[in-house]
Amino acid sequence: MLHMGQGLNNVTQDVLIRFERMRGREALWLPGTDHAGIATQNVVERLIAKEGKSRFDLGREAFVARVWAFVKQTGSTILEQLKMIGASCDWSRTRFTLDPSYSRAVREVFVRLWEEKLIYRGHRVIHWCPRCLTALSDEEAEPREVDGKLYHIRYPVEGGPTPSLTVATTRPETLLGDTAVAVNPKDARHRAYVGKVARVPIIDLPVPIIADEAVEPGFGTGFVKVTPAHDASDFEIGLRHKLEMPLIMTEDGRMEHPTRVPKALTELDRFDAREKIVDMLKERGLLEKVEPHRHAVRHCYRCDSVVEPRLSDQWFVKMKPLADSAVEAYRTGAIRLVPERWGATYEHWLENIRDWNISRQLWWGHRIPVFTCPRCVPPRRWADREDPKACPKCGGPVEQDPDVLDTWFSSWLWPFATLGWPEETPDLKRFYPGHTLVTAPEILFFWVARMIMAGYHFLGARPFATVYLHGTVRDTQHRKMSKSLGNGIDPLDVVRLYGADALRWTVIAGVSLGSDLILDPNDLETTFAPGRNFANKLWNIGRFILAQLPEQVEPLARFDQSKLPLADRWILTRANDAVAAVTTSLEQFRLDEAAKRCYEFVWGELADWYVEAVKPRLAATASPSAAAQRAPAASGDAAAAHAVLAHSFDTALRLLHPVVPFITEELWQKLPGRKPDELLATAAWPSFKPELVDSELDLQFLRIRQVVEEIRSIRAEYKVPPKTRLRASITARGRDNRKVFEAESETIRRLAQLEELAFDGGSKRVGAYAVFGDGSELYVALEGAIDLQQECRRLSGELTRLEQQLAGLAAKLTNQQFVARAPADVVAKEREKERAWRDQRQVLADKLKSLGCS
RNA sequence: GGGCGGUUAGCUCAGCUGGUUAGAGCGCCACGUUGACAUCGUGGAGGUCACUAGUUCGAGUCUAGUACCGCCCA
Repeated sequence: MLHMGQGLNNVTQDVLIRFERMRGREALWLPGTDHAGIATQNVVERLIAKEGKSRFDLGREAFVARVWAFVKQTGSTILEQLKMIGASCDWSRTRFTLDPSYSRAVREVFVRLWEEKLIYRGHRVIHWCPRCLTALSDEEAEPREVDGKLYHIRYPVEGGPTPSLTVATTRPETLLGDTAVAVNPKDARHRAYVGKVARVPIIDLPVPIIADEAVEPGFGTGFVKVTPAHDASDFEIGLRHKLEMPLIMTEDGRMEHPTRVPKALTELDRFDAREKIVDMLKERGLLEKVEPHRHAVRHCYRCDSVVEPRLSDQWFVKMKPLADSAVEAYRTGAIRLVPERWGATYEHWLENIRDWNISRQLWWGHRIPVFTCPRCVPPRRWADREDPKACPKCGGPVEQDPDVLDTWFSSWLWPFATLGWPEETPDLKRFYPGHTLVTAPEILFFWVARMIMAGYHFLGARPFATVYLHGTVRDTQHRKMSKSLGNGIDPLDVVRLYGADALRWTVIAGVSLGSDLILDPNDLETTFAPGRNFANKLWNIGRFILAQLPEQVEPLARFDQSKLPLADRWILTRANDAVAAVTTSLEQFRLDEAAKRCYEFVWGELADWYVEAVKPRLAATASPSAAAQRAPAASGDAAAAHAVLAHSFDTALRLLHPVVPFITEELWQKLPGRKPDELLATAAWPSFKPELVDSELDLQFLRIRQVVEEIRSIRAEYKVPPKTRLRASITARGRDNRKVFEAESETIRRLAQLEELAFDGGSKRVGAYAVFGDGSELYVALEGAIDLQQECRRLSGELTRLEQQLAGLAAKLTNQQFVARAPADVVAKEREKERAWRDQRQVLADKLKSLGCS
């Protein structure tokens, strides 16, 4: 089942791939899945447990067949779900890590590493999951802080300075496996004990008291028990002191040892045994005290069981030689991490890399291609690319290692094993190296760093140039969404409720570069409202525009753009500006910015202002007489409006397509002039035209908007009923040009519900006033409705605000330091601002006087 | 213990190279059934940018420290 984290990940990838595809890049997004060794085996084991069977009842072959059946049935689910959220993968190239060709790559890699002597058999304490019955790598055994206890246990001492010593441990049950007690050699307090003999409680076994640097004198009493087979650091001590290393538990975590585990404890689970041993210690008076103790305990990343450190033989990969090129790649910039800060984590991990335990005691996965011939003397062991029938040396029978490889040992080859490596396939030549990897930071070590290592080691080239690490999906309490916490969101629920585009929009707009995404699983309605609302708005404005456009729209290029009405020229510069902004944002992985700029363009500029401004011109074509009068290609008429509207909306749909592919595709195909097989998904990304930038034009239209907004605000202030039409007048001052207001006077009249808009008139009359721009003045006739007191209050409030701002500005500008040191353009900007505000203040003050406000 | 990140409106977050009248979405308040949209429109309220000190003509933005929250590593 797809979860929200994968949803975010795949939508992010999809936005980028669609963007690049539209830009004309050769884009391959190859989908697939890994075989999830532990997790899948667990699921199938649970299934057969319902039938009262274990995998051992079925036997290896039958069990693996059963897992295959399960995987074939469910394996495509995630891919189907990806399609539902709009992922535009190349579905013809879908890969699975257990595909025959992929398996060949895995085997080739294993044998090569074997030949290079980078794979070896290690005998050491590893992480063992007693529930999954397998070893785990360091990364798969996740440390978690838990509230445990620190038990202080007395061990009798023979011939020491005191009759007993006290060790501190969090795991008293392991004392049955103790083979020494250790102190730090520099610890003066305990020096006299070294060389003496302590007796392990309960089993009364004599063990040496030794000195070892690994002991932290500050921990507990400074004495530690040493259990070499059940603790990684004790194992090291054991090696140095040649201690015995008895295992005292079975693989599933129950106590067992012929001499060390007493009958009463045998077969007891390790945690039950802990309680029992604590009781026994109490009875014997050997438990000095128990303290609460918070410490990190490793848990299995698949089943959450407490991991048991356990001495065993496993296959390891020597990582240092592989890690060097991966660090180098980062330092030289061949690999770039976004956000950059992850670089430190990446480097630190690689610099301190530990060998990788790749064997898993499972049946589901790539079986380790190591063969032994027991007949040869000494027994022969080798790795093979083919399954040998007999020992190539003596012709005797061969045995294959029973274990399988860590799933990540196949995943780390993904960038090239999916393309047919080790064959020199055309795909491999064409698509390796890749360009961008999009993933979650949790997986930086598991997967990303290892893919980089594998890329350099086996192909001599980086697998990708940029790694974009997006954030984690969390609930409102900032907890990671997980099945066990039950705080997850099923992306398909969201798709069913609000549509895939609403889901995509919400997650893309809601998450800035590398930041976490907070969603509320208890309130999908509110959580996905932004996407739902926007998708709805886009659909509605689209329907309206499509309904307005005739079957034939003249190309925009036919019109002399400099002669178009202000509103037309304005929306064209806004579209152009959006192209630049969205393109830049996407290039920088700032997907939220890209989405928000589109939103502003479609909703805040196109729908709210341009469409409103252009409505009468569109309506003109509805009446045949108007259509008949229409002079083709004449600026200002319906044809121009259609061309501008079609172009602007077309641009909006292209820019939005990566984020909301469904709605945009649907609408775009209905735009006039589309050929039947044209797809927005493969349409060209719009290009920015620097020559179209016109900030003066933007300012001119801004003034129109401000006038409308001022009038609406005044209407609300004086509670003018919506249907009442008012009269107003504008007096343009300074750089504000009267012609600009006149040109769009019809727009102002309609959007502000005026019956009349005059210029340079009425400024001495009673009514409501507003000042804006360079001191330009707006008068709204409200004769009877106006309350002079209220108007005075309103205007003097405005004046006070202006004066405060002006005072701040004046202080700045009279500061010689500022004028001397700030960049000239900053000073000029501030001066210009001061001038405009002064003009506004003057007009306001005069107004107050003329209205007779005291 | 080491490293990294966060703290800006009731909530979720922008604010990128110091100069904006500190923004958005959601929520909230008021008004609104005008043929695209009530999943909407119009207007509005709401912030001593966690705290302290410093650098600077100027700090939400840079530096140091403090507090709280989170993540990673040991």
